[in-house]
Amino acid sequence: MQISAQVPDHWRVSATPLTSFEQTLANATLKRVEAKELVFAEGDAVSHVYRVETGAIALFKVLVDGRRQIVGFAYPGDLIGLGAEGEHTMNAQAIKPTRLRCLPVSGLYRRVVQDPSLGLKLYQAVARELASTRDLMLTTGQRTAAERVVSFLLACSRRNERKGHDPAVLELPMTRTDIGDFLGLTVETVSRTFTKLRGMGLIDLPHSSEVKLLDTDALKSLANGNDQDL
Amino acid sequence: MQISAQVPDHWRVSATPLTSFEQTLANATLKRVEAKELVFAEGDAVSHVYRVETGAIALFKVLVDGRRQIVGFAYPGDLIGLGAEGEHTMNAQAIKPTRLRCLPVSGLYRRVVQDPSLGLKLYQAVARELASTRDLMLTTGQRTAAERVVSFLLACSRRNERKGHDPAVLELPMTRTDIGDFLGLTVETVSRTFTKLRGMGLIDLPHSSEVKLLDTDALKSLANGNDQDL
DNA sequence: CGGAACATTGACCCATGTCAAGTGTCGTGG
DNA sequence: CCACGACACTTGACATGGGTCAATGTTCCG
Repeated sequence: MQISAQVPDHWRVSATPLTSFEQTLANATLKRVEAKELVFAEGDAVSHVYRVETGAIALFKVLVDGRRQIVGFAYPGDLIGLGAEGEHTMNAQAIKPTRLRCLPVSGLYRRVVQDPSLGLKLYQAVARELASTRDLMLTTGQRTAAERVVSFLLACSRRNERKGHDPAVLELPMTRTDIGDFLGLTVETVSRTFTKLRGMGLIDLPHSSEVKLLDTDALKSLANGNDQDL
Repeated sequence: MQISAQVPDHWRVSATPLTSFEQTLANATLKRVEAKELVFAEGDAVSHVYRVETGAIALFKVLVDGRRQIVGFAYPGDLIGLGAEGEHTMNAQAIKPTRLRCLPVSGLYRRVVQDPSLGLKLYQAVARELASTRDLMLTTGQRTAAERVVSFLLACSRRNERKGHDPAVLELPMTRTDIGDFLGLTVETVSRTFTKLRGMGLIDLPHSSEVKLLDTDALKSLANGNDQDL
């Protein structure tokens, strides 16, 4: 479980300076994973919680016939693996070369007993994550293909803004298929929608993994509705 | 935010006998709401957390043009309103006459500071809720109409089983429109799917709000995939 | 340079949405 | 107790957004 692909910075555990939890994370062992490598899979025993240092991770569930739903992306600063008890309930796969800090869960639970405020932080973190997931449900359940893609782009833009990057220039580390599996669309529909948005002069596509937002206001009105935090 | 429309009983706060939290809930004031009445709305200040005593509640988000996504139903024993900080991020509406216990959030937070294990319980509760929501995302994002409806019925059946009721006889307190808004389908599609399932001899519909599961195995294979807890 | 993986584009089709009648069913008031 | 009105549900006819299948283009890495 990821702590927040799309959530304001102010509540993040990592935003709190130098709690013992923070120090533990900073000292935790570093792990490297290659693109496409799994960090953990559904059914695996939960041994660690991870914080993404560099790279990006896709979190997803699959049906027996292979249909896949990505439930979130984790970027540097995000925690993954929290929330599961005993066994992981989803898969975490790197979408580019990634470095992770590894925190054994046994230590985490020991720490929670000592420090009540950490329990509250974990609670708040998961609650935020839940809010994001519900926003995504509103998107995949009710919006049209174009609205979904635009909502996704605007959410990426907001993420950039929070991180102090240019909100008009997006670097998308995931493939079109990943975006489709996130939004409940096929690759082809995602691709066609990008092409259409470019044709309308709303975005530019210098490379397939780079999107420039040319008319944010028009995009916002296209996304329609309370598109909150994707 | 509801603590668990579709989650095993064993982890529920209410399953723990007589914590101080439990006692507080038992003494909390009782509130009655009529069918269709809102318990709280998106944007409202969070004043209380509620536990459903009788009846049923729908939790939903809406787009500006009225499209609605129900993100969960809360039944007796479930908590709603948890997780939000400051303002509610969704609407809670009774779908039948309902009684609720009201717990002021100020008291809740006071209690968490005193009792570290309560913080952990809240964390676990929200984490389970998150797992359910992600299962629902897998359903609305990837499954066909028939698979969605069958997944929904099987989830209701499991809920009955957990509560010690007949898992083959479902009482559905919500309308077809509600089911559609939950599964990302229209009323018509939900209705047609029920009719088709009856035609296949898989279910019976004595009343529109009562469903009998006649061939659970066939239904399970129809739902296809890890349909976990809806 | 060559090949694998990803992306785009086109043609076609079908599952589901939309629109429009009906048909219960329930609660209220006469 | 019945009649009426309001809703909910069902069903049919039709339209269409997005899925499927297939071909081609592009990028990048070995």
